[in-house]
Formats: sequence, C-alpha cells, structure tokens
Amino acid sequence: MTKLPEDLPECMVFLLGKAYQKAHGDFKNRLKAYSLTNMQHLVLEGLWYQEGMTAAEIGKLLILDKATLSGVLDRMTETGWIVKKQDPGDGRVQRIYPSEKANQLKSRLIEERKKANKLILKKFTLEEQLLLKRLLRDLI
Amino acid sequence: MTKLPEDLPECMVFLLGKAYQKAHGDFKNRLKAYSLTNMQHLVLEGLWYQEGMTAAEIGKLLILDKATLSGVLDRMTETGWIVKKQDPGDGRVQRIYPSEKANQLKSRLIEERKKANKLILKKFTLEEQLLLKRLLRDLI
DNA sequence: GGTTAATCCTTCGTATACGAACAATTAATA
DNA sequence: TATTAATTGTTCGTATACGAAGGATTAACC
Repeated sequence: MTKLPEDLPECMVFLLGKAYQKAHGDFKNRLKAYSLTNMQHLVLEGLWYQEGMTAAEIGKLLILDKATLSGVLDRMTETGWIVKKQDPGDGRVQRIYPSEKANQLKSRLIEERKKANKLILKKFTLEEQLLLKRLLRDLI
Repeated sequence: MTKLPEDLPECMVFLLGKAYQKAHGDFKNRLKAYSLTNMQHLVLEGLWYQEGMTAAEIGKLLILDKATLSGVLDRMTETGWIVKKQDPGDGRVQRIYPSEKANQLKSRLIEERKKANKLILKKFTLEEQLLLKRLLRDLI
C-alpha cells in the first residue's frame, strides 16, 4: 500500500475509508474462489447467526439499507446461496434461509473470515488489536 | 446507531466498514448544502494540497482507482468544481486545477471537514483519538 | 367496517468501487 | 528507425450504497 503523506491533512473519513478499502480488498480476493462478494458473505454469516430473518431484520442486524439489501438478496437467490420463503402469516414478508450449498461450505467460509481477520491484524500486538476493535465499536 | 450484538462474530471488515459508513454519512450530510459528495470534497483537498496534478497522481495520493476517478473528475468538471488543462508536453496527460468557485469556498469547506472530524472523535479522549489514528494509519 | 397509518419490499436515479479491455500517446530498445 | 513496451485516461460490466417514491399488505382506530 502506498504510504500516506505525513503532511496531508488528517481526516477520519479518509483514514476509515482507506482502512476499510484495504481490509475489504484482502477479503474480496479470498472470496473470489467461491464467487461470493463480501456483502454476500456477510449476509450468510448473519443468517448462520439467526436464520429465517426477514430482509428488514437482516438490514437492522447488519446496518444495511433495505434498497441495497434487496439487490444483494436477489443475486444471492439467483446464484443459489439463499432461499426465500413466503411468510405464512404476513403476505408482505419473505423469510430468508441459507441454502444447502451455503451450509455445506459454512465451516470453510467462516474459516476464511477468520484468516482474513488474522491477516489484517497481524501487524498489531494483542493489546492493540483489542483496543482497535473497542475504539471502532465505540465509534459505530 | 443500532448497537452491535455482542455475540455476533467479530469481523474487522465489518467493523471498519460500519465505522466508515457512519463517518461517511455524517460528513455527507454536512456537504449536502454545497452539492458536493465526500469523494469530490476529498479530491478538492488533494488539489489544495498540490494543485495541477494529473489524474494518475491524484489516484496515487488518495489511493483511488483510475476508473473511479475518471467519473468523479467528469462530474466535478460538469459542476464547475475543477478545471482540466491539457499538458503541453504530453498529449496523454490532463492536469487538474480547482476552479474559482472551489477556491472561494476553500476555507469553509476545510472547516466543514474539521468539524466533522471533531464530531466523530468527540466521544474519545485525546489519547484514544491519537491512538485510533495511529492504528488506522498502520493498518493502511 | 372503512379510512388512515404503518410496514415490507422493490424500483429508480445517482455516485462510488474496481477489474478488464481499449485507444492514444510516449518511451525504450534492438 | 521500426517495433515493442509502458503510460494515461476512458468505457464497460457488475456490485454496493442510499434517498425517494411506489405497490402490496397489514394494523390501528374512530
């Protein structure tokens, strides 16, 4: 990664954006082999945390706009990562479940996330890692 | 902001993404009054740091894909924030300058960024602020 | 019970992101 | 100098993001 000029004005939006850009890019490369995007992987992790959620619930859990999520879920249905089931009690609601294919790859996909995390954090001491996570959580 | 479930698996890509999403959203609201996007504001700050850069140089400084930058610069030219000038020595190169309009608003726009930074960081102690910036810089 | 309000999801418009392919131009080199 | 390589910027395709508007459905309440 290009090193940042020291005298460029400090900007949290920039620092956070570029840190995210880097982490996102690393993970993206890992997921290429599965034909999964980061967002799609995130949705699967959400569904493994609590399956059968509605799109609105997934959006609340993962802090995602419903308009964004709509397209993501469409593509994941087309590519067979999730299954949408009509809620029997409420005609507006569709409940989302991970597919067979997704569940078969579950442990490997979770492992990929853990490896990506380790790679991102490997330059930090354990204290720094915990600190960074706490600061980010506080910020959100 | 919705608080994150404590038992949701930790993921740096997620934490960084959501921290960025929040900071980005705050700043975006501030810039709405100027009809400027965050990215466009960032390009202006880059040009005030060093004007007359080529698109490739801006991309290197701000860690931006040239394909992304191409569209951003187009829109900024159309809306009169920047001016493109053909490089006399190299027919491939266009040098980018902030417009009059941009320079007139320079101090106000820089002030907006500072205020946004303050807002984002106000929940942290001074030590935490410096630490967070250092950790993010190291990560990039 | 019928009108209004709220909820769920989709669609549209605009703006990033970024890999890939490409035209134009300049540099390098045999 | 003729050819190849490298560089600059654009365009295309796909995937987020998100505000706004809209259709379908359910809930609230007078």
